[in-house]
Amino acid sequence: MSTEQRTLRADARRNRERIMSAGRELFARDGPEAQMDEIAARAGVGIGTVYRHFPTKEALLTSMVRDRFQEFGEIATLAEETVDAQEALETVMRRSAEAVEGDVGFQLAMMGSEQLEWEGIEEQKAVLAAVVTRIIRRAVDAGALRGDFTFEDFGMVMCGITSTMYYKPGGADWRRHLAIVADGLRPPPER
Amino acid sequence: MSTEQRTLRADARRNRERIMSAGRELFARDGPEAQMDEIAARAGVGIGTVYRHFPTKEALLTSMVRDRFQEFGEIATLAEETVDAQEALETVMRRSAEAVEGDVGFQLAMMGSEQLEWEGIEEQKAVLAAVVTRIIRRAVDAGALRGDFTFEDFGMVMCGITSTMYYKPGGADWRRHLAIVADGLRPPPER
DNA sequence: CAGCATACGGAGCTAATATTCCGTTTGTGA
DNA sequence: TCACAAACGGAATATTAGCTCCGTATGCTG
Repeated sequence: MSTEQRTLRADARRNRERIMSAGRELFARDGPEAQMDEIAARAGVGIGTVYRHFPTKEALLTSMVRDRFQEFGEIATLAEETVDAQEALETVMRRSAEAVEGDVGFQLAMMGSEQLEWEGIEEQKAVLAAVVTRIIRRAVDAGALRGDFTFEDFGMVMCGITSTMYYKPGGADWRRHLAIVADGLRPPPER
Repeated sequence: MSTEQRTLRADARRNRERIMSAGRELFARDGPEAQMDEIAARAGVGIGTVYRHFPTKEALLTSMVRDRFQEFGEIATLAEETVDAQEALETVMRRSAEAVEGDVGFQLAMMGSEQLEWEGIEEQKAVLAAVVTRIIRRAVDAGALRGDFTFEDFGMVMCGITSTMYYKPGGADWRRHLAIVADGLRPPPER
């Protein structure tokens, strides 16, 4: 809500970048358990410097999560251009999943995006919701998607697919999970 | 592996029960974050007593998780009696999900049953695997289930459904998730 | 290049929790 | 009822991780 980052000193700007970068790496590897000390060390700065830039650990995490959610919006926007609506939807799901592959932190952020109260993410989520909702409507109208499917359902199944990625039950492959779910999203034959 | 619980003193046996019971309650509410102090307090015993019965927190949690996995096996065994194989499978899924509803600790245990190394659970899981595998085979033979479905897939989709229960993305209902997945488990019409 | 506001570093403070230790209490067999 | 091993209670300890504080260093402006 504030853009008061007037003329940051050169070293400060450089360090901020390094901290974000180190944070991304360690958040990807360790999730929210990532430790501030280690982030500082990897960034090559002192802990005090990390706290100068981000008042709390949560602020640092939120800042990274926001970036990532924005990415989801961009993925969806790009996929919307696909002519076939069903294909567009599957592309959003697959690309989003691929985007968090190997990134434990964002897997958890994606699954728990409601539970944890990331602040300042609303805007990014709203964009995603708008685009995906349009794609869904188009696919339903084309008769390629079950008529009762909603954006909330989209979040729900993405959460499930991500859980396969994170927990790897039985070493399972998320692409298989996606395939099964995708089949379940077709309109029921006749009933 | 050891049955050296020869003649536990009466108060000790009573306390052990109380600790398990308090542990179940708090584990259900708080998950693995449940605190030993609080468990002791709720059980009406000192912390030392808890540690006399369970050498570590993990030992206490494992002991409870083992009980619960056994329950899954019993649910499956019961469901196997259902004549219609497809119905039997859906019953296992639904009943298992219901069994962990409102129990945060077991939701996490179920999703992370591979990741976390609960020791001494193998036996319970083997029973579950055997029963469910039989049900799956029967349903496939009846043409009611996609032919490539395996027990690993079962674990995978259960993990997904449980994630809806735990993370509640957009306030989603796990029964809806189950319904969608169940549709995806049907044999593909023609392809 | 001087002066100073900005920024840095990291030792140490604090809070939260699992776990230990040992003096006290109690069930039980003789 | 006695004696004592078994069990208990909970203060104290150990550890971990987020965060603060303040003395020091350094870009930037004039």
